[in-house]
Amino acid sequence: MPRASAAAAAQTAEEILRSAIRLLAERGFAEVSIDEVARDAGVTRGAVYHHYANRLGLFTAVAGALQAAVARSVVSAAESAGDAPEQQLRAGCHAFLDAITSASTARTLLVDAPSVIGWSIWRAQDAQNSAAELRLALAEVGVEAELVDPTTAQLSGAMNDAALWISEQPDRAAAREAAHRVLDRLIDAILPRTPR
Amino acid sequence: MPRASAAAAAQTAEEILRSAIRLLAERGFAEVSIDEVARDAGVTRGAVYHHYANRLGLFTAVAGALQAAVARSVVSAAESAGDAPEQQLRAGCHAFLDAITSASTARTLLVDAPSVIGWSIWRAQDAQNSAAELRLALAEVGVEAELVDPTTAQLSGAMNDAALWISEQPDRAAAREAAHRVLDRLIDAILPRTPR
DNA sequence: CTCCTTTACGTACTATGTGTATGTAACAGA
DNA sequence: TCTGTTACATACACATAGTACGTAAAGGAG
Repeated sequence: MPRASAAAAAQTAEEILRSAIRLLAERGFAEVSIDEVARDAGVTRGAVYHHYANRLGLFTAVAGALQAAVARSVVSAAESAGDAPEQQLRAGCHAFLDAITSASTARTLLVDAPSVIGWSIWRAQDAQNSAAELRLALAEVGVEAELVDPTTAQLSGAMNDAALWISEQPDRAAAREAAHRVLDRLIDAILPRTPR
Repeated sequence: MPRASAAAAAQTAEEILRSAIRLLAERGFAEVSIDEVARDAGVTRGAVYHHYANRLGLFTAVAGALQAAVARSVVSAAESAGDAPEQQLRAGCHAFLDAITSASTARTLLVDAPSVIGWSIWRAQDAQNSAAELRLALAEVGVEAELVDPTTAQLSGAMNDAALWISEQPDRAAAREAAHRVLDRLIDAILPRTPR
């Protein structure tokens, strides 16, 4: 096969990423070999190792791409939710749930990533994306300074497990409905003084 | 080496399990080979494969043992918390947090297990242990029937991430304090009608 | 007590998959 | 057009999981 131009090279890199995203979503990190990703993308392992440092590097790229997509959804939802911090918090949280359950990204981001990349590293990376938004929103809404971090962690954990739970329910729409209702209660609890 | 008696055999099986528990807690599933577990336990790989079906079988045994220990703590705390369902719920949740953060079991149970065993299988197994207690407690406390499952998932997720968060804080005692306070708020939100 | 089967390992081998070293042809700038 | 670099493919080395087989003692059955 003759060598590709710079543009073509970028495209093969992206095709490899696409294949990896799909295969990882279907069967998880442990069950997907580099050789299989390469075959699926129509290249050899050499091409994969040229574009990505190693198996972990490829996975990191996959996770990063998925995470960025989710973060974009969250941010855009929060922005179009008005100026009130509470509304932004709610909108962002619900958008997160919807984004991570609509595509089949939950398994990769919520199950594989912490294990493969390592929980603390993954969390640190997340803290520069959607978790940062959450942290900020919680602070703005009036959560006490010393409780902002544990609240971020717990609310984030609640949403993550909600997403995984939704993903395995037969009636996705109903499950999403119920999960959103529960999530709203948790947010109520976190807001300093909520009536109702 | 001469063949061991039945009692001795049970002991080597347990030593293998101990070694696996420690090594997995320290470095995670991906970084621990069967050979290393065998060496640490003072046997060969043959012994490991005799007592456990394969690598996944060994890990499953490890996870099951840790999970059972946590479940015992939760049940005993809930039982000695009096008769009021709400008190049992609170006691159980706080006991779960303490149990899973006191030993170094958080990583194995919360990060590796869902990935290695598979999230849905793991959840199903958990649903017969501590998650079952939680589900029951939530139902007794008056959570609406159709919200019991998503509430179980989200509260469980909140506690899991709280545990992982605590595990990486330098000041464990303070972190635990803060996490418990946040957790109490979430429980408040879940109880049908809470004043205060 | 004496077979005799089963247990509890150890050893040696196979298979799979990761990572690396190397080869090569074409792109892209000087 | 000449050359360095890029974009792969190929071939190889190495680790580790799993399997097949060997063996000696344990623990009943008679």
